[in-house]
Amino acid sequence: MNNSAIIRTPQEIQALQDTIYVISGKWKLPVINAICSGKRRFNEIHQSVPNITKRMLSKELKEMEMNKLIFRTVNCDHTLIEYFSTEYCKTFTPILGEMINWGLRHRQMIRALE
Amino acid sequence: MNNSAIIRTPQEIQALQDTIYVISGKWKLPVINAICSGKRRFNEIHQSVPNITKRMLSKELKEMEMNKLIFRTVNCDHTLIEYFSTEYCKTFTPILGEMINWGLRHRQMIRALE
DNA sequence: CGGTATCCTGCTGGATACTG
DNA sequence: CAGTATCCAGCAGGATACCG
Repeated sequence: MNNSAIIRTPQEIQALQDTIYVISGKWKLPVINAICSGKRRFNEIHQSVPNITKRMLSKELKEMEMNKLIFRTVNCDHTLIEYFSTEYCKTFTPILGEMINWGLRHRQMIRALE
Repeated sequence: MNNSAIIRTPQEIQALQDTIYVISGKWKLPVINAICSGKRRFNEIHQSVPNITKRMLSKELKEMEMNKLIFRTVNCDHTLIEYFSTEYCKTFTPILGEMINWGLRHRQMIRALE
């Protein structure tokens, strides 16, 4: 049993939990994905994320706006509302990439043991 | 608005959600941390993770064992039970590192805007 | 010492109807 | 079109007592 322990400080644990918080829940990732793939309008996003309700979409969009992952625009006569991903949202992509890879390998690994 | 959209497949989204699932919940990270920092016995871990109940600790340990992040040993006369982190658990450290950094920067960023 | 069992609360998210 | 309001179910997690 080796002892190369990686000990995190409470602040680091907190940071980790913050990050998880920002992307957890059932819908955040699929919604970001929809916006990143070019969906801009509420109903467009609503249709492209299977099974999400308007209520949930509305909540997620607000939270993500608060966290600066997306922003919302309204035109002058208030007829066109659009959502865009921010540059800041892209700082997330390395983590997302690593998480995807880990998740893919993890699933294979668990499968292999059954 | 640039359009360098990063479009993920449903499988990738699923992988992402798997990864989040493995480390989410209130206690998994603190518990892993305790084990990685050398705590091995149930009550030792119980004491070193503030406020966790035995019930929750028990549940988390089982889940983490299922996910191969830790393993449990019992000696021959069943008097000594210990938990260890696996090598597999360490495949997680790059993601954890990135998530910590993102979380730290995110908190500063949100602060700066208030 | 290393857990279970039981009971309970609060929050996340679903269903559905309604609105400016 | 872009949401809100209301009500409700299920489950994560807490409190506490108990057990081999």
